[in-house]
Amino acid sequence: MDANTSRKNRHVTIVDVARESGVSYSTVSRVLSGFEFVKDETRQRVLNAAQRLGYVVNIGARSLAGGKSKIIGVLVPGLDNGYIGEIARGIDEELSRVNYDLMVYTTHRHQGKELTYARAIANGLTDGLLLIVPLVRDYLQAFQEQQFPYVLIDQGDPTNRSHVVDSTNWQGAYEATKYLIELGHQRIGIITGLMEITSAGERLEGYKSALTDHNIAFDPDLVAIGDFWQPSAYQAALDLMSLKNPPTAIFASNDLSAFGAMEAVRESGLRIPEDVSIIGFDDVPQAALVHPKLTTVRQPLDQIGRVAVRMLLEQIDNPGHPPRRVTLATRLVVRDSCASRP
Amino acid sequence: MDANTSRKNRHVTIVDVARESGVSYSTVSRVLSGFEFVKDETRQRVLNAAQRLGYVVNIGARSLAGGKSKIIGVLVPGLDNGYIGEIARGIDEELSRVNYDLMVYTTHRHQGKELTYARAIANGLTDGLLLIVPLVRDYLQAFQEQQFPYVLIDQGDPTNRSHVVDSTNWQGAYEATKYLIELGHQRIGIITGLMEITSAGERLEGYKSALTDHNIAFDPDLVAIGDFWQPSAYQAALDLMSLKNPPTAIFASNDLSAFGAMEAVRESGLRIPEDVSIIGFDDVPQAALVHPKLTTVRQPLDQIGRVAVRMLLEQIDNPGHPPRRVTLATRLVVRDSCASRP
DNA sequence: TTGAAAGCGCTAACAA
DNA sequence: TTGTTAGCGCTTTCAA
Repeated sequence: MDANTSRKNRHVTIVDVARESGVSYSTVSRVLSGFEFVKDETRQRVLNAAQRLGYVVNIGARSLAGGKSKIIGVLVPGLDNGYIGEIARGIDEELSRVNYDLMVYTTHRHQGKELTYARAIANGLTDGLLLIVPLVRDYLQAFQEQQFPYVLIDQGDPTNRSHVVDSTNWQGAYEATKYLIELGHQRIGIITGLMEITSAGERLEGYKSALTDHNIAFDPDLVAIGDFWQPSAYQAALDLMSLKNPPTAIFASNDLSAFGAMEAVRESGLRIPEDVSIIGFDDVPQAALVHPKLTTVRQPLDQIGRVAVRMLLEQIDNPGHPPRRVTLATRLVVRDSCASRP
Repeated sequence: MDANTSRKNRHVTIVDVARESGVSYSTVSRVLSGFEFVKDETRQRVLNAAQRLGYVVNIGARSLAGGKSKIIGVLVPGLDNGYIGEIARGIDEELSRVNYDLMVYTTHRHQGKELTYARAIANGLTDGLLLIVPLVRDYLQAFQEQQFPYVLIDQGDPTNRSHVVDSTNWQGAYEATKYLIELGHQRIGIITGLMEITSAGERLEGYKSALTDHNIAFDPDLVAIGDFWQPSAYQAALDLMSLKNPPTAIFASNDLSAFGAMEAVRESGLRIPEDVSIIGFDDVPQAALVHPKLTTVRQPLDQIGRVAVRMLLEQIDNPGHPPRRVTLATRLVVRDSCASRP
């Protein structure tokens, strides 16, 4: 930092690089944005100068001028849970392979916020958007009309006009329920997820089908509405356990809910799995840490993130790509939270 | 979306708002950026028009033109761990109170990346930077010269020229060790954190001081180097347990390390806490979920995040603010992973 | 209190 | 293969 660079709050721009390397600044732009038809020697000269000067592109200017910002946005409910963390890891890994940066918008499940963000994000700064279990989907039509690239993660689009990545929710729930049935359980409760999210419905359906296929009558009393968060699941489980004829097993629609259910069951003075079996969905890192270790349906969370990124980049590179839906396989992970019917 | 707005990929700009409200676009800019001296009626007219048109500011353009982007950047090693998640929650909550957005840069502890990011971030897009346990700190001087606002989280600055938020690392480690000593332990091992991070050193020192103050000779053999991650802690604990005279208690420099140690101890065929006591640091959400529940030193992680944001905004609003260091109190949380000496 | 106009740094035609 | 130039949308003097 000599006297020259420390003068005022200015940055090194392509103009500086141009001067330093003795070419026009549009040539610099070309080199820096990877344009092919530049003489090798020129390219080298520019690159060296940029290096020497510590040039860094100004993303705002680039995207203003119509270039790619190399930033993608992620709309998430919040950062403080293992589910998002794992997906984020996948996103992040894939993104860093292609030199993209990440803008995170946390909605805290606030609908107005989601909408505002969706608009703001689509307006300039980001090249595309990853929407993790969004609630509102009204803005999708606008995205489609603008050909703005986006991918839905773990949330369906009723109109089938969106690229979406999810996993076999119905199937996973079916297997979880079947597993409990095979352990001899007949009264199996379910704590649903937030019903605005398609996966919650799919899991509920999988549960129902498994019961039906095994000649167990579906009992609406055994359905407790949750929202994918621990506190409501805690309450839901409490409700379930206070039934005149309580369940001997509970299928929680995600692991966080399973943790809430475990708490509630224990507070009811019952043991897991001896008195009540509990099974979750997701297989977040904590699932293997709780006691007893949670039996759950594994979603390949990081892979979901990775696939979503790939689908997004595909759209960015090739606008107007027809919508695809990729559904990854879930798999039952048996640990210690389920046992044969007492 | 009528024919008008759906024509091409264009956005609503201040020019549109100006036309709609019948004023010049500089007036619109004034209203939108909260300039005081605008006739109330004009302001209202502009606001209505903006509302009606669904105007959203283009951040790239704004920051290019010299305004604030209302984006702050966070440099983190990774997203997939409870420690970061909790801090992020605090950051996020505080930020949304003031309508700032968040750009996340994950370095994966890759030094080159950290440096590149730091430069790029400081170059335009963000109004300030939060650095969570950064490794490299060479770029800080440049930030200082440019008066670019930043706050270090859980990492010190030897030159004392940075704003930093951390917690009482020395003290926390001291108390943890003292607690183990009071349980009767004499051979207490420590798994350190990544020594490039100041908190790791401070915790090691706290541990040493507690030993000395209680007349226990410090034994270098009982110091196993870790890096704040579970795998290396697992190995470190294995090393510790294979000593000719192994420790009866282990102080892990963070919870993740404690989890690794638990694994190792169990694989050595020993029980926790009956045979070996383990204590952690941080109190991440998982700490209460593992079995046995982890006794640990609680850092107010979300508060650290919140305070850091406030310090950053302070600098943004008031450049040249003299560096402050805020150290928040830790507190011992006794759970089930420690017991009296066997 | 408002308008006109000069850039901010960059990309992408268009020329040469 | 390279240079010239017209904006992108916005903030901020400077005038009125």
